[in-house]
This record gives sequence, structure tokens and C-alpha cells, in this order.
Amino acid sequence: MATAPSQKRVHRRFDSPQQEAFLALWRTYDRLRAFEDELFARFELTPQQYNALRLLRAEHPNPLPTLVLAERLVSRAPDITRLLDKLEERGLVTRTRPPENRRSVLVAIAEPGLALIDEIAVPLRACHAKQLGHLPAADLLKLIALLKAAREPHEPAESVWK
Amino acid sequence: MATAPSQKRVHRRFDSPQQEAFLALWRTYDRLRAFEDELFARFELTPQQYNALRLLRAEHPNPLPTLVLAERLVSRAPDITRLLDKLEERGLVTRTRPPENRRSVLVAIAEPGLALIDEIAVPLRACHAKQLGHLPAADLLKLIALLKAAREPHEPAESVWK
DNA sequence: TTTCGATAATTGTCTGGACAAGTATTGTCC
DNA sequence: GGACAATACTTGTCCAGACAATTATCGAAA
Repeated sequence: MATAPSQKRVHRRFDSPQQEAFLALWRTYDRLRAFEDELFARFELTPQQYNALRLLRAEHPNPLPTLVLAERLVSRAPDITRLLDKLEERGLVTRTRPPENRRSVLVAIAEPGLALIDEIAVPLRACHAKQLGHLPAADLLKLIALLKAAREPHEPAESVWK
Repeated sequence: MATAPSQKRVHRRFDSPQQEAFLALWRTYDRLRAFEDELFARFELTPQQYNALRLLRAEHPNPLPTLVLAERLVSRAPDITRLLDKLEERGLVTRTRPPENRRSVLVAIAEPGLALIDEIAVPLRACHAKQLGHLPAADLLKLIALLKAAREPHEPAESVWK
């Protein structure tokens, strides 16, 4: 017979399997992010700033309205204005107010921005390889699919992440 | 035959499968985190602070040295001191300098801390259910396993996350 | 027993992210 | 065509997180 349970409350490592999954997600994100932080810092960028540049490159030579860009970013960005301020100061992006709708601001990637992305391309691939290069391709796909399923109910209808 | 490739550089949505996986991870973390942020904010806690309380409860009634707690936290915490300052101000934890080694500071969860965790327990379960309740148990386990494999090479030898 | 390196936090300082409130512009409805 | 709501950002303000430098204490060696 097993020993009798103690009177004291015993606490398992996690409150629920869902919590375990979320903490695993958080932890993994935190570990992998360290590599990106280090890489982008060498170019004086944050991961979120690089992301904005990457999304603008995909539209190049067309611009995007500020808030459209904001909602495509990986992480919510209520400070999109100041994020773009910094990129604009460095000449990486340009902003224009179209006369036909002076409320909106159109953002486009500029040549120095394109050049910077090109410069980052090779070390970035190396970074990705360090992060997840050890995972077999099949596992990578499975992981991507499970993550998508995990966030699916929480994506707004129009999200590019849907 | 397919149409000839354009002269212009064409950019796929992701630079590499590893990048796609990392961005999916980041995005999913961001979406799910919103629920926790909202929940813990109602109790004037950050997710990281709750995590510290949870880890201290697991040790209760024993204390942990500050830096041992810090390295068990989900996310790196160079500001562990100030995090604990805030919890101590509210009486949720206690800190003592043991006479036999006055360099270290031992942290323990206090009664109000235990009470707060208990108070949070029910809404927290609801939060977890909202976050990931739609995922079948088998998928949850698979996800946890893949995340573990993904971060495995990046965990320090002594990590509890290994 | 003084010195020096190691340990364990703590503090200073800066930057980014979060929320709420504010501004400019436009569309719409009486 | 004037009022008012909606759109698209922008700004003010605060707090958390990051890194580096510093302090306090201890252990071990000269």
C-alpha cells in the first residue's frame, strides 16, 4: 500500500495541462527570442522593427497605411507611431500623407531599408539555424500546425495569421 | 509550362521554415498572453509575478534564494530584485538574510500570497480554458513535447525546463 | 590577517511596450 | 451645410525589462 496522503496541500508543478502548454510556449519563445534579440541588436533593430521592414519589403514598391501595417505585425503594437518614427529617422522608411485622404499615413520601405534587410539576410539565416536547425522538417511543420490550431480561435477574422 | 519568373526580386512570406516556426511561436504566445495579462491585471499582478508566487508556493513553507528563484522563472528576469520588492511591499512574500550567509536573500511566500493564489485559482482555470480549451488533450501533449524539443539545446544544463 | 577573486544581490539608467486621452480629417445624416 | 460620429493616427504618461556598474559578503590563499 502507498503512503497515506499528507494533510498539507500538495501542489503539482502546473495548475492544468493548458497552463503547462502555455508556460512551455512562453519559455520556448523566451529562449529562442534571445538569439534574435542579439542578432538584431547588432543592427540596432528590435525584432518588431525588423518585422515591420520585412512586411514593408513584401509590399515594395507599394506603401501601406500605418494601421494596416500595425495589424500585420506579429505582436500587438499600440506604439506603431513611435516605432515608425525611429525607422524614419534612420531613413529606412518613408511616410507620406496622401492628399485624397489626409487622415491616413502611408509607409513604404526606402532603399536603405532594403539594403539593410539584404545585409541582415545571411546572419539571420544562421540565427534561424541556431534556433531551430536541430528540429527535423516534419517536426517543424507539425509545430507550425499545432501553434496555428492553438491560436486559431483568438485571431480576428481579417488577420493574416488566421 | 509555368510563367517565366519576374526580374524583380520576389519575397516569400517567410525567409525560412525556421523563421516561419519562430514567428508562429511568437504570434501564438502574443495572442494567448493577452488573456493572462487581462486576468492577472485584475489582481494587479504581471504574469511573471504570478509565476514567482507559484514557484514559491511549491516550496512553501521553505524559502528560496533570490537567484535560484530567478532562474526558475519562465522568462529571464534581470530585474528580480524589483519584482520581489513589489511583492514584498504588498506583503505577499517575505525576505530574510540568513546570518550564516549574509550575501544571500531568502524569499518565501507569505499567507496573503497563498490566499491570493487561492483567490486566483478559479478564474485562472477559466482563463486556461479560454486560451487552449479547444485543443484536444492529445494535441496539447504533442505541442508540449514539440516545444520542449524546440528549446532543448538552448536550456542550461541545470534548468528545470530541460 | 590582509588581499583578492567569487558570490549574491542591488541600483542606475535607458528603452520599449501599454493604455488612455487627444487631434486632425472625413463621411453622413438631418 | 452644420453637427456629430467615425476614422486614422499621435501624444502623454507610466511601468516593465535589459544591461552594466556597484555594493556587500564570504572563502581561500599568501
